[in-house]
Amino acid sequence: MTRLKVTLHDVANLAQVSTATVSFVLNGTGKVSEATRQKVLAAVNHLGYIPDARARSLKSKRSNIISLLFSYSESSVTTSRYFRDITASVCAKASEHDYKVMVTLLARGKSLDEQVKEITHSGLSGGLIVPGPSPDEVNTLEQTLDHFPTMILSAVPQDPSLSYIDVDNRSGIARAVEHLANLGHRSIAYVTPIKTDSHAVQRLQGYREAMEAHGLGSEVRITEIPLQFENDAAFYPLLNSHPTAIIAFDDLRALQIHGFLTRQGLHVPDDMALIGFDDEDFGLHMSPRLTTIPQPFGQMGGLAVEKLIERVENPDLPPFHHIFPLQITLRESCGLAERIKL
Amino acid sequence: MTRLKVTLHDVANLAQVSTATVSFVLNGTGKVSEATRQKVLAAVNHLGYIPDARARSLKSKRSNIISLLFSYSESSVTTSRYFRDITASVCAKASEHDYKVMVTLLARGKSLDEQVKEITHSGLSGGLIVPGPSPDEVNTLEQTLDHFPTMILSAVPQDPSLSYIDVDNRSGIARAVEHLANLGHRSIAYVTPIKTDSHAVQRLQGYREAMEAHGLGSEVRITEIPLQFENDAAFYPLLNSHPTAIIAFDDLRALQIHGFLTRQGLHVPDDMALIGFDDEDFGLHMSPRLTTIPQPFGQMGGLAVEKLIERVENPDLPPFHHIFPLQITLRESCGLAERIKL
DNA sequence: CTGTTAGCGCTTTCAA
DNA sequence: TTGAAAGCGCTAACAG
Repeated sequence: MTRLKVTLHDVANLAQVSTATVSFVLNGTGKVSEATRQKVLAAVNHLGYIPDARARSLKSKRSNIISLLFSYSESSVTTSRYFRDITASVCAKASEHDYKVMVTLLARGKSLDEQVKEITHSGLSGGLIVPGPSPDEVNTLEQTLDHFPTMILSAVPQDPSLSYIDVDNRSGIARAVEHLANLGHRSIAYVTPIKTDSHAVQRLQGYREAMEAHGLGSEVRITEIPLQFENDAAFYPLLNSHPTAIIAFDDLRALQIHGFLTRQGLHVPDDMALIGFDDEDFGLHMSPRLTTIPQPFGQMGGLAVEKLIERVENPDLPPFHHIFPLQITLRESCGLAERIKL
Repeated sequence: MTRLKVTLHDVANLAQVSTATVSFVLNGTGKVSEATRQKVLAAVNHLGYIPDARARSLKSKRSNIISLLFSYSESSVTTSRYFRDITASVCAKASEHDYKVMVTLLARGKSLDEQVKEITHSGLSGGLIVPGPSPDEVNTLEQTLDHFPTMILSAVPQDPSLSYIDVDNRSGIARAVEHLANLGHRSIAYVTPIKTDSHAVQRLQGYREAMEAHGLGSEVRITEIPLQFENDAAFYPLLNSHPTAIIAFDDLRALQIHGFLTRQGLHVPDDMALIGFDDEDFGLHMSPRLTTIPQPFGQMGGLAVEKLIERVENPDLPPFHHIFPLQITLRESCGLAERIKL
């Protein structure tokens, strides 16, 4: 085990200075002559010294660790893309600011407030990001956090003292309806899973509002399908409502619908325009490629980290709130090319 | 800021014992009478005491944090499923053992050995998991780790002193070829991306070997397609080799091929059997549902954590090596039902 | 500009 | 069975 700890003392000894001086050099605090600075840096370099993060944090009462806590109660969190993009962007942005990220998945055994208390009280983390909490969980957070720097993702808490970043799901669906209406569609159907989390509610609401806004209030067609595909039964009502375009709650649903349409001998986009939501990887590999509403997960994660770090380092900052509007990514499944030729 | 720290001292004071005794109770070390134990536990409970992880680790020279370091150089790491399943299973299993997980994405600015040194020397982490390193990166690890408890995932290092867990990609492809051969196929084509990472090489090799093994050595048909789809050009050679079945390097490629076949008026599985690799979520939502070779990412992550923790807590254990064999998940895209009727 | 020193909160000998 | 006390490695007054 050659891996013995190199400490501040070793560096101080080698550089012939006190530990304080080394600390000053390393942290840029205090005034140190350039000559000593170089001596210290040389020693640090020579010994390959890396400060002990625990001791540093313990003493300074600061922490450059952010906890990322997935409660996993909201289905959107379980989509591959959400978990990957949020986690990756949080880690990347944190690393830019020399912060580390601890990822916690709420274990079945542990309650959210236990988990949060551990994060806020164990001293390791200086900040917390909670992606996709349910309204209940947001309540728990409001009561448990006690001013601990926190950023909530993909949810809007009642308590305005909590910072949050969310997307405007309604605007996404609105863009889809708008685009289809502009292409001349009137019978625009919406397919939603049977569930009532806030995103599903918002998207459904966005659909209704957008249809109204385009004078298509009487054309509203909503089909509920189960989360787990079993057979085509759930899709027949959709077809029976005779839409010319379908907006799906998400890309996975769109893929299912595409399969169903194919089985029915219907071609996308000639017989039916199709639009998804989320911009999953596979949408680009479908035939035709899937028009969809991307969510800016990467931006959300990055912004969350930036704004959180600001608040870790300056707890007096006011809470940060941001809602990203959503845009549509046009591909072939909504029949853009064909319709435009008409 | 009501969030003032409750320390061991506070607990000791309230329980009318020394801090040592409280520590003994909390850690199960030392002998403490049941009466004192209860007194201490009551005080802990009353104050909502949560130990400071930094101080604890600093003093005890132990750490219950595992670092998960994604180098992101191997493409398999970038698939949604890999990142999500490995990360999630690592976090879940770690949490069972009361360990925390720090996730690091190798930043563009930082070299792997810098990053590794920081992880191994900052004292925060007691162990390290590295998913999907390239051969070069494995070399770097071999030289940098210096006995730091580490588990390598999805790669097999030369140095047998490193612990690793991988899958047998060749066995996966072999299962696919075997199954197709049993269904009566002889013209079984393989589609591979143009790249030479070890997984791609292994799968290609597995295809060749399995074809030989079934007396189909002369039927080998390999088509290379670019990672990024541009147009159908790359797929025509595939069709010109007149296969009756296609095995794709991964599910994304299979989805692309499915689209191409559809555009060519060919139906899966009647005109062409199709098998993917990785078991991405969308395979279940395709029509027909995609037969595929799942990788046991969840098991890999869980096993990695368990074996790593053993070695964190007992560094003298020998390195752990494990290769998971791969099985095929049969769905409709390989035409099982139809062929069996024949 | 630099050194001395007192802890951060905890674990763990050692003595009682 | 319990307590006193010595640090783990570091930062940040405070002196000089």
